[in-house]
Amino acid sequence: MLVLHGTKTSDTKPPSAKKTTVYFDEVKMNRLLAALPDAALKLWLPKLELIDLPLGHVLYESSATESNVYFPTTAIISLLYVMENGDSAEIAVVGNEGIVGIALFMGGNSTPSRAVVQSAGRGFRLEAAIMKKEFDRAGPATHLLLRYTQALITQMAQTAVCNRHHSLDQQLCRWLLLSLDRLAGTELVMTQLLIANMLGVRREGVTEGAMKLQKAGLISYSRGRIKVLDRSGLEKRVCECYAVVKREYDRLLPRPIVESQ
Amino acid sequence: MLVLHGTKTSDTKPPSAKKTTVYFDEVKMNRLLAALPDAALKLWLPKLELIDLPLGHVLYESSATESNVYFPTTAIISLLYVMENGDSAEIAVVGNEGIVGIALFMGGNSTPSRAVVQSAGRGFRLEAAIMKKEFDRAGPATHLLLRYTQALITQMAQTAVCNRHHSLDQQLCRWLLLSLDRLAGTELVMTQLLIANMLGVRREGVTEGAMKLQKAGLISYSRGRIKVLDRSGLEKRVCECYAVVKREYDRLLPRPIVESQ
DNA sequence: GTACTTATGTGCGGAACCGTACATACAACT
DNA sequence: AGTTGTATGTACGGTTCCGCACATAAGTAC
Repeated sequence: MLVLHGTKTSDTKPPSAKKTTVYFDEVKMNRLLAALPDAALKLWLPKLELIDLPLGHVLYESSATESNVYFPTTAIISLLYVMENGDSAEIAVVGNEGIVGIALFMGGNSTPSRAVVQSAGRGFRLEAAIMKKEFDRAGPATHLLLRYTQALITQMAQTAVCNRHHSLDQQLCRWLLLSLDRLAGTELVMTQLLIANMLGVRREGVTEGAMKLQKAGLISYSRGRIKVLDRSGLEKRVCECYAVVKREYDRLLPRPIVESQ
Repeated sequence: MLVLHGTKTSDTKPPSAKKTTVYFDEVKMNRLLAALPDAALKLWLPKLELIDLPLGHVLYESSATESNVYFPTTAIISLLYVMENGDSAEIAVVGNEGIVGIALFMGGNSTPSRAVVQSAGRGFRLEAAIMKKEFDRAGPATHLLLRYTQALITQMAQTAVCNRHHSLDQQLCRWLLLSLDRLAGTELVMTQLLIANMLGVRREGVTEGAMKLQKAGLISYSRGRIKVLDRSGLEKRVCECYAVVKREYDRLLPRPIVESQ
């Protein structure tokens, strides 16, 4: 049985909210918010709360209704299913390209999965009612959110395929690259035990996989800090699943804001 | 390498269309169509083409844009991903509770997966443009389709989890029950090779799993015909994934039309 | 009835991963 | 410096599933 580190902290340490008016630049760091039509953004801006998202913090509990959605900026959120016996598996990962809480506009209000902060950072919290109002307008924001949802669907589907057919080593590469795509730098703060929980495998398996990558000079790590040294090396080892997902995200979503802006 | 039987026939044998006006009862056999508001149904009715869906027929090819959506009535459609090396895995299954072609209203127009007839039967074809027009109205039909999409998402997510953690035997039970839920009777026309392709496992593995179930008196089969003798017996052996998916479908979708109606 | 095709059954060596147990190493605190 | 807790490394037997090879059986075509 696997126990997720940090689950406990979620109850005791609610993320702190900050005033939002000064954070316009940070708003633009989330690609969905950045692509929002001006009219919608103007309505949302005063309601967007920038919050810290510490590692392990649980945003959504399985099958529980939440009244907020989240737009990560620097944090990465993992959607994972926890089984009756405690085993877990990651369904998808959400970073600054997306939104956590699609069930709140899809109409179901909850899902059987849990949303946990996989990589600490920040994000914006927004009342679901406000988001839903804009969504129901059937305008550009609606289409944006639906296209994002389709990209997310592809990620989930490809996770199913990858779980079926590919080796732990390949899945580890996929996981590293998906995380890397959602981070500013090349360093992940992430123990092998946490990675094992996400992938739904033994911790020892991750150790062995990570050692191979380290010996090949692609990564280096020590006690929960993983540095990616050779990204293209990872891309050579990864299964096709990574590229399939990436291609769909690129096809369906607005391009990220470039550095110079 | 696995090759899907029937893939060939899809090119050579387009399904035949029939006049629709006399098929009102059949329209009601699809739960989404049945739950459609009268106003929308009135618009769609003259455009719904009832077609035969023979085993193996390919409705959607991976990443290709199709201009129709499909509402199965007695057929079952399998959404599956075919890998570069020919291996395949089922992502989800769609029966009379759903629609094939969600990408056409989600905004992406295509997905990296293929839609294949897993169990021969009938269904309605509708031009995507007509469906899209109603969807964009942001009315009851929209909510219906979005809730269905969320149910489908749950099925995909649970498939990923099941692929990760559960035994071939359990997955076989899950697959049989999912199919059974979408069929009128208790007999599936389905070879073990086809099941293996759906589950993404060896054919021999399905043979062994099916033999166990037969010896336990839960099913009987011969040359592509599987009769389920003891449904509750299957439910005792299946993993939690089946119940999770079923619960979400029941929660999110309108109740099926009962026999007496 | 015979030949052919398709579906199912069986056996075997090997690979990947699991569960468990334990060893080592680094870091923080006292 | 020593203690403690957490992260990582190693080892080993067991299970599941794979790839392959081949046998049997049930339909189909001639």
